[in-house]
Amino acid sequence: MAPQRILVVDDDPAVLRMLTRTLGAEGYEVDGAPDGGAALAAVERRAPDFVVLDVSMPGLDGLDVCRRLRARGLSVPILLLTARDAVADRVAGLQAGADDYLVKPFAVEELLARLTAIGRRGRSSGDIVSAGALRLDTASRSATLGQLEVQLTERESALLELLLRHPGIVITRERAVDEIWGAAQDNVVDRYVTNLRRKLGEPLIIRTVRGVGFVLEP
Amino acid sequence: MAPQRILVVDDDPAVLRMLTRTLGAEGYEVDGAPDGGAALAAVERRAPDFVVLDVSMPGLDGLDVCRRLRARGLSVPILLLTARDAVADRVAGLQAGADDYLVKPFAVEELLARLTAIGRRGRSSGDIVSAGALRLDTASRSATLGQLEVQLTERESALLELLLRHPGIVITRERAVDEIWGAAQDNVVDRYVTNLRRKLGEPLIIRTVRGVGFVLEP
DNA sequence: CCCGACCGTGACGACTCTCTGACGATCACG
DNA sequence: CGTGATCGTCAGAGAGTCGTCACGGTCGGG
Repeated sequence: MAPQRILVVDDDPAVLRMLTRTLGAEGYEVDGAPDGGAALAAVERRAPDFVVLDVSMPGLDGLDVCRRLRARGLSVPILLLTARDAVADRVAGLQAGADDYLVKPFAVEELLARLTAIGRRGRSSGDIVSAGALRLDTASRSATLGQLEVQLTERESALLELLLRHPGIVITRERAVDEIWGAAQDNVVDRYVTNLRRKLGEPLIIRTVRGVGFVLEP
Repeated sequence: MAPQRILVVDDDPAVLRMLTRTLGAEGYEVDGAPDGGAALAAVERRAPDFVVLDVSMPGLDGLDVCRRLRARGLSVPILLLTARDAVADRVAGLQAGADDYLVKPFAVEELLARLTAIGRRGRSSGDIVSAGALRLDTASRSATLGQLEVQLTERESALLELLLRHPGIVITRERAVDEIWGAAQDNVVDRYVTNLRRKLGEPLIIRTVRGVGFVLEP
């Protein structure tokens, strides 16, 4: 499978460097951002599979970033790092839309364990991904669009899931091939976009971005 | 009608939050409790119409809570959530006085279905499982489908029960073999799915999920 | 308005996975 | 011991899915 992409956000360069190196060694593809503004931009641009987010930062803090991401409808799993071990913080974090939190200082193993945990939770209880009238059950590979229920094949389901998990964000052919096919000509993506458009009909809007890829219109 | 009141007990805040939100959206009036002690207190204070109870919790676990409630003469319907799908657990749960059980992870639809089911029938043996027009009596191994009554063999009955208890959820061959056969090649499952489809005919929809397993369509 | 680049889709052969008839082993029962 | 039901396995036919190709249509820059 293609490596999971992860965005690490921390204003302390030493921490950022350490996390980048450690997670990289674990096989993640890591981006870093030094503050909240950069984090928001990086999520848009790179569409990561996870965000690891320091709570206390100058400017936009972790909670702000969290809220803004959720406000944009992005459901990427977020792990908060907090230096304060207050219940209030934890509650605030979860209310802001984070999936889990971790108190600094922490052992690297613990971070890794949390990441796989929220990754799994996202996949198993969040087996159902949805946007607007469209719901996709990735386990049974069936999509429901209003009344209509449609069975999808494995690849169709995977591609639709990828689009659904990043609504409004352009998915390049390269990335789709990486994550779903591993290796193939990139016009397979066109092939399967066609399949989805045909099976799901008019209401599903997968817009073509010429020369780049495809976006699911929210 | 006044809204049904429901008490959800789980030590995982994420699960608790998710269930509270989901059930709330379905029109239930939801209370939450993070552990067994709080659960007992909440039942006394709020007199809920249902209790949804996680089995594994620190301190008083779900089975303990179950037994204590029954010991106090409270007959509120209890739905157990268990992470383990062992027959032993199920038996222990039902003996402790639960009305039904649900294996994590589960689809929200399934939870809702169970709630209305146990609400309708009150406390009962749990020997009769049903979905739609299909009823299965696991004791006599006879399935009733509308008018038609069919005798099933032991394995057929076990497989149908497994599917019926998880409608809409994909049962992998591996899981079915684990729970029913213990050890066998996993195409036995295919064999018995064929048998069920033939005996029960058209109205029973067991859909194949290619490369994965089978789902009972609700 | 023209042209080249890019996109959309029918067709196809290769491949994988599923379905089901047949069979021998095992068991319960008289 | 004979009989009939049920069991698990096998293997071949059949159905579904895959990735690629090729060609016509569409788009946008100049």
